This record gives sequence, C-alpha cells and structure tokens, in this order.
Amino acid sequence: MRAARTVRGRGAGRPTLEEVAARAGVGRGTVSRVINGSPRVSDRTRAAVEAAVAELGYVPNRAARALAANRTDAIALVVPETETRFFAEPYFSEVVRGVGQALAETEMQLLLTLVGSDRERRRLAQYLMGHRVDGVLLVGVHADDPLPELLEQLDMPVVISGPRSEEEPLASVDSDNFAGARAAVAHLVARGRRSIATITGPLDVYGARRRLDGYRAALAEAGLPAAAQLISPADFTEEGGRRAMADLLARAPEVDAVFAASDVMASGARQVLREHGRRVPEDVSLIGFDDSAIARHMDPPLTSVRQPIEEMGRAMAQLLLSQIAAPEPSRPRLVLPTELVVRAST
Amino acid sequence: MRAARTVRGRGAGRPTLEEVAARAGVGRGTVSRVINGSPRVSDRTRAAVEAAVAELGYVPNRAARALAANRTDAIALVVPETETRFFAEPYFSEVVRGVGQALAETEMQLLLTLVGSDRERRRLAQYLMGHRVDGVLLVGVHADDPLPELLEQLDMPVVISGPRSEEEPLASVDSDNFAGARAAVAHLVARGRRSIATITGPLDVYGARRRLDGYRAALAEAGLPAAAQLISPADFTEEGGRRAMADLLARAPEVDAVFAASDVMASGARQVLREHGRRVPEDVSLIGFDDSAIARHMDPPLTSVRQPIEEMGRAMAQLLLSQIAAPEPSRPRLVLPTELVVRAST
DNA sequence: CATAGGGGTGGGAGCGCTCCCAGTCGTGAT
DNA sequence: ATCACGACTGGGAGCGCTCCCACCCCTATG
Repeated sequence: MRAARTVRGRGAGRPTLEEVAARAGVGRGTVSRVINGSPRVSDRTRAAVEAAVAELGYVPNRAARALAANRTDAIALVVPETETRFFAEPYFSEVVRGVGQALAETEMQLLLTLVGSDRERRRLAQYLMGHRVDGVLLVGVHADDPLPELLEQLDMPVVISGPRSEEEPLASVDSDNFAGARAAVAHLVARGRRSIATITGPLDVYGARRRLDGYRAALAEAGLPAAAQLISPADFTEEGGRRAMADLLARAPEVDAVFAASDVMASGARQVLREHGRRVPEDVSLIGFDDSAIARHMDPPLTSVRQPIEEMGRAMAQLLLSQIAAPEPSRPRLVLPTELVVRAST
Repeated sequence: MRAARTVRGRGAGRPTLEEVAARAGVGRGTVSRVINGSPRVSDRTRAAVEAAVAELGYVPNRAARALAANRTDAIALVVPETETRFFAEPYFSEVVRGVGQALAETEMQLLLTLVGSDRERRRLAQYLMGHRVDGVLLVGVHADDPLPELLEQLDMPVVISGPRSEEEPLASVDSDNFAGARAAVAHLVARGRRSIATITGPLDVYGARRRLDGYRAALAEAGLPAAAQLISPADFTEEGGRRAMADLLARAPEVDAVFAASDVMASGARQVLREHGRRVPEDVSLIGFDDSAIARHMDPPLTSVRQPIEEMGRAMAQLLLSQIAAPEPSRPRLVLPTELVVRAST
C-alpha cells in the first residue's frame, strides 16, 4: 500500500510552481498570479511564465490549491438512488450531460453522490459538513427529505431540480409542468375530444400537482367540466397507471381521451385500454409526459410532453456557479418551457 | 469572490486534527493513526480519540490529506458523451449505481467526466496527467480512442468496460456476449425455428463480433447452416435495424426468426416486419439484446438478453480499487453472465 | 532635485494532514 | 537487578499552493 503510493508518487517529478518559477526566472508568487489570471503582471513576465509552463507541462496540484485557498473547485450532484429508476430512464444521463456542459468551461469538477440507504444519507451529511464541495445540485428530493434544510443551515449554495412546493426556499430549476399539461389537454380538445380524463402522479409531489392544475386550466378554457370521476390519482408507476385506467373505465366509460402525467403510467393505461378493446387513438386518445424512450416505442407511438432535461441540467449548474461566485440571498427560480410532441396516439 | 470565500471559510472553525488531539490529550500523530485505523494504538487511547472526534464532529480535510499523502482518494468515471445516447438508456445510470455501491464502502469519491469534443478529450488527458485521480474507469471507448494508451503510459490504474479486442491489454469487465447470443439463438431453435437470421452491430466493435460468434455457434450446434444472406450487419441504431430487416426480407423471405444484437435494432426490425405483414411471433420470432425499457414496452414485449449492468459497474470499481491497492501488472478480465429474458416475441 | 506614488515582484507564513524518527514506557529474559 | 526489545506515543518536517506584506524601481509631481 505504502509502497504503491510511493511508486506512483513523486518519482515522475511532476513540476511544481517553484520549478516553473525557476525556469521562468521569476518568483513563485508571480507564477501563481499568471496561473490565476491576475492582471498585476507585466506582459513580458506573463509570456515568460507561460512559456515555462508549456515547456514543463505544468499542471497545478489541485489538493495544494484547495488546501491553501480553502475552497474545493468541486460541486456535488446528489442523486437519491431509489429515484434513479423512478426518473424515466434518460433523465439521469441527460441531466448529467447538461451539468457537464456547463462545467466544461470552468475548472469545477463534478462529484457524483448516490444516496441509497439512510446510512449513506447520514454519511453524505457528514461529508458536506466537511465543506468538501463548493456547492450542491439536488435531484429528485422528496418533500420530506432533511437534506435541503441541512444544506440551508450549513449555508452551502444549493440548486434543486424541481421545487418541492410553491414557496420553495432554495434556488430551483423546473420545467413548466403547468403549461405542458395545459398544452397536452388543449391538444386533446382540438382533436375534438370531450370526455378527457387524467391519471395524475402522487399529489404530494409539486410537479404532479402542477400537471393536474394545467389539466384543469385547459378544460376550463375549453368550457369543459372537470368532473371528479375523470381524475384518477396514481403514483407514476406502470402498475399504478393500469389501476387508474381500470378505475376510469369503470367510473366513466364514456371517456374518449386520457392525459397521463407520465409515459410510464400511460403505458400501463394503454395495456388496460387494449384489454378492454378500446382502440388508440380511434376510441381513446392517449398522451403521456416526459417523452421518454417508452413513448417513442409504444404502439401506437405516444404523444407526450417533452421536458428540456439537458437544458435543465445546464441551468442548474450555471445557477449554482453564480451562487458560489456571489452568495447573495437571492434564490432564483427558473422555469423552462415544455414542448408537446405529437405522435400517433392522439 | 475573495470575500465570499472568507465568509464561508475558516469562520465556522471546522475542527482540525490538532484540536482533536488537544481535546483527547494526545499527540497529532496518534489521532492520525486512529483516524486511519492503524493497529499501533492502545485501546484506551483509541477510545479517547474517538470520543473527541465525536464530540467535535471532526471530519478530516480531504485536500490536506491528499496533499500530504500524495494520493487523491478519488477515481474518475470517463464517459464519451456521444456514447451516452448510444448506450441503451438505462446503461449509464445502472453502471453508475453499481460503481457507487462498490465505492460506498470506501472513502473513494467518484468523479464524473464527460468527454464530448476533442478539445475536452485533450483537457482530460491534461487533467489525468496531473495525477488528480487514483484510477480511471473507462466506459464505451472506441477501438481507436487514444485515451487507453495514454493512461497505460501514465501507468495509471484503469478498468475498461468492454474489451476492445481479444487481446485487450487493460483490465476489463464485460458481459458474456457470446453465451448470451448463443442462448438466444438456441432458444429460437428450441421454438422450432429453422431459418434464423441475425442483425449485427458494427463488426469493428468487439462485443458485436462476439454476439455474431454466439449466433454462429448456436446454429452450428443445431446443425443449421449460417447462410451469409441470413447475416445482416447494422450499427446498433433503429434506422439501421430497419434497413437490415428490409434487406433480410428481400434476400431471404423464408426467414422465420431474427436475433437482433440490440433492442433498439430489434425495434426497427419490428416496424419493418409489421409493414410487411409479418406477425410476431407467429410468422417471425424476434429477440433483442440489452433488455432495455424498450424491450418491455414493445408490442409484443420483446424477448431479450439481459446484461448485469449494475453488477458490471460494481465489478469495475472493485477491480480498480484492487489495482490501486496493489498495482501488479496482472490485468484481469472479468466476464459476467448474461440471462435470456423470454417474453411474447418468441 | 527630492519625494511620493504606483505597478510589479519576491518570498515568508501558513493551510491540515501524513510520514517517520526519536523517544518513553513496560515486560520478559538473563 | 540489568538489559534488550517491543508497544506506543509525540511532534518535526514537509506536501504545493495562496495570500499578503515588504520591497524595488520608475515615473510623475511639488
């Protein structure tokens, strides 16, 4: 172990600031200034230092820098492990990609933290309390998760990927669930549907509630009643969608359109519709939410509401960076537009 | 900026080793020994130190540790960004989950690095040359990627997620593509199919080649001919699958089963079969590979070969950790079993 | 012609840890 | 009783950087 370290260690002689300074014929401080882009360096000196850096292939030692400057140049992306499945498949990778894009311009590193068990959650809290990142990106937090409060308390910059309620105190990025749902239902109205039902997500999730609001708004705008028996709550799962659809058919057999608050639930609903001999879209129009791979591969392909996930990731990172740079108490809330992707199911 | 740092900085008075030592009435070295689990500490002392650590809520400063010990306690997961899409959706998140599980036990952090452009690739190389991670996990590298060689040269522990060829010099973890394909085709044989075609991935990819080998082996074992016109090369895309299937129907209209080397290609093939009025599975049996969300949601649901992706991630991390601990020149190759998931398409 | 001002620069003093050497004990063997 | 030897322990010497203060020299000013 010890030996191993030594072997890979200093041997290679990775150049240090001091060596660059010697090579360039200047002092350590000056090289540091050049590296960090300080303006207080003459052009001649700067050029000399840059040449030395290039010749020696100097790369600053991050640990030393972090220790001396008391910052880490790293942010953490915290993902509740149980959620990675729940979030429609592409979600995770797309968020990461967006975050990565925003960070590519900077020196910031991205630390990935999966939080599974409660034990791991405590470990993470410990970890964060050690101030080992400059900020945190929170994805898929439950309303009752203690993490946001903890971070708030530590006074650590945080951005959350979907506000937990109307008065989310943390900076957040969200897609426009309301407008997305409204557009979806308006589309059904435009298709001549009159008995439009919805299968909702769990209503203690803010986003799910907003989608229901959008559904109601569109019906109101069309002068259609939002009868209670047309609203069937579920839990974002396929099985839940199946149950909710069965309920709907029992309670309101005249239903001619369904807006499901997720593609996965739409898929469950689709199965029940088929079992009951209802054709899609002839008898019943079906719309999902997320525009996931499932939507594209359903039969018929599912009309769905697309969220700009990658862009959301990018926005989260940018928001966080700006909070780290200027920790003002402003807590911006960003809402990005959704887009209706029309396919054969409507 | 500067101000910000100071504000979040030392103020809070995060306890240091020295303070813990004072509190426990011992020396700095002793605390360090306890923290690092050295056996050379008496039980009494250890208990005292542990109490002090708990009381003060001490968390070691990672940067200081890294600087002093010349190691980073971090590994990088490098993902070519262009590939994240290519890898069937759940792939990425599942690998990450597996890696996370293996790392949860340790102090190692996971750094996520997306490599998009060539510019970023060069940056990464720079980065790695700065020895800022203890090891690297490589996912989805192309056969012509220069990264593996660079790492090899830097003598940095690496594990790759699918060997690039028979004689992959790096430690690697792979699923048993050969056995998976063979099992799939054997299943078709068992179903009484006699004219079994395959749609392959790009044959410069080792895994794709292995799947083709498995196909051939199963046919040989069944005493069936592997006629050239039954082998249709594609590129892992849906459109490629569509084209390949169209070709097959033109060249070998008698085909009664198709083994596609990915679910996405199977989905393309399915569309063409439908357009040609071939029923699945009555007229043509169809099998995919990956067992992705697409497979579960196709109509009919697709029989597919499941890879233990999460387990692969776990194995990769474990392999890497052991290489970091003991950098022997042994380059293990791990091959994990696949599993045939039978659904209605066969 | 002395004297402030700067812009530029060098290098000391840490940051919080690990490594390791020089102890200080206590114990069993002689 | 004496000696050798382990088991533990304390603390010095860095690790490579940032921060900052002191300093230099050159130009404008009184």
